Amino acid sequence: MAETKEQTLADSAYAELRESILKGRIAPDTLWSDRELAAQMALSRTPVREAVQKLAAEGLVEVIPRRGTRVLPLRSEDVREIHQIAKALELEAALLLAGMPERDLTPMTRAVLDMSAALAREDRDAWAEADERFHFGIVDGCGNRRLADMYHRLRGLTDRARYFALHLRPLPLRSAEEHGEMLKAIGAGDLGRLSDLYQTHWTRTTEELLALVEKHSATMPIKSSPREDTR
Amino acid sequence: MAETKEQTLADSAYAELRESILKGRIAPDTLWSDRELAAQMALSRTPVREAVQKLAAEGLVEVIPRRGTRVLPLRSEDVREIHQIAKALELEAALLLAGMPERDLTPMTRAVLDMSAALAREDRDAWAEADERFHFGIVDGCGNRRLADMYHRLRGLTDRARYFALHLRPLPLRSAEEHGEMLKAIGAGDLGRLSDLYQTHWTRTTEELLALVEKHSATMPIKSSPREDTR
DNA sequence: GCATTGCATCTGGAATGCCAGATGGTATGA
DNA sequence: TCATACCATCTGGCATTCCAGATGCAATGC
Repeated sequence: MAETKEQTLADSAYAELRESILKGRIAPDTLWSDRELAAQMALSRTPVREAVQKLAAEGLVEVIPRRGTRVLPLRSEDVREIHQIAKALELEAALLLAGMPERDLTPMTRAVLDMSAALAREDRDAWAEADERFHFGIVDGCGNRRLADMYHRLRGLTDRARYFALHLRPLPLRSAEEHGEMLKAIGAGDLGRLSDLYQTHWTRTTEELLALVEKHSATMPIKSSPREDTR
Repeated sequence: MAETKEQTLADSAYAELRESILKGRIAPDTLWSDRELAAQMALSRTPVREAVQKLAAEGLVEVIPRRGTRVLPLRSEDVREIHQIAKALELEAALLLAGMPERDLTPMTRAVLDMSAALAREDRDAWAEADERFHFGIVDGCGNRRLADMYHRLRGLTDRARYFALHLRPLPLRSAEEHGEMLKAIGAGDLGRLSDLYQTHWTRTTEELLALVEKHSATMPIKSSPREDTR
């Protein structure tokens, strides 16, 4: 997962900051200065600034010219937007996959099995891991690397919310069978059904997440709807 | 289009470089050093490096650690990938638009009319402008800003190819009516038809572009398929 | 003549210094 | 007491400097 292949300081600073934000270790709306961050990580401002710029491009933070850098809260509107895009991308990937002659569905099949097993022993972390593996398997296998990259990046943005929701939500019992059906539709090349399945699956997922967000917005690094200009 | 609102040097360097690349003024595979670029633009390396990093994140250039920065050629595989994603995003936007009660289709309607008029007088530039206006109208009007931003950025990547193809291709006579039908399907809320229309429209567009690319690859800032690692 | 070695030179990465603008607390005056 | 003006301080933007690694050419040895 973390190959150490001649990483620059900027790269590691980026990874470290990103991790901190996504795991919720840094509260949204906090203002930092790059000097502060640099001192904290024991390096100079240059690589830190580079990392921050990357995070800003991703939409995780906002650089305010002479004020500081602030972690953007994930608003419910953001979750909705991100899920809409992710759905469209993954559906496209699934359609491409369904049209491939020599496709390999074994990673996803295994993921579905693992999800069921995890559900049976109520292991939420294992379920989340398998769930992610399923979705990544689709986009990674569709033959469109750019699409896969965009999907991965998008998903990263909602990791915060998913991470916090994981232990608050009821066990996602239905999701296992839904994933199984998706896989079946891909195998059968049933594009219409695939489209329908994705529509319903992502709609439900979005609503579930938003419901939790709105209920626990105080303790989550996510805001339900405070008016933010953001730009 | 270009509001001068407290632009940093890095911003303008980014805009300038991007423009140069997309318009084909800078040949792909050329290696620059950031010092060179900085001297050319009469500023220091810092803002130039920032701009280059942004371009690298976009996929327009590649920074090779101790060699230089090179402009990536647009390969036919890239065109295919980008078009697949753009199609998925725009279709999603169109579906959202079709589902909106108080949608406003006048910009797209006007764009279709302008396209027809441009075709009648064989004004390719005007056609291209109206075509872009149509597609941007869809994604900008769907209510998902992130989706619109991603679409705009993606489209920028293929601007090079489209720009060069514009005067080489036959007049896109069929595209005007196709766009009209899309609009009609959005108005009627016919999601199935919309999906079909997008599929065929983008498939055709992709193939047309690729055919031109392969025929004129020598004179275009685009390569048909030289094996490039790219990463 | 050819392969090898070594060094000047060039590259991006990183550290640091300087600047202008914005902020916020404090001193000042009504 | 309150409003205002001011200034120390902090911020990100940018320039500059230093550094290590890679390159390619020239000198060297066979």
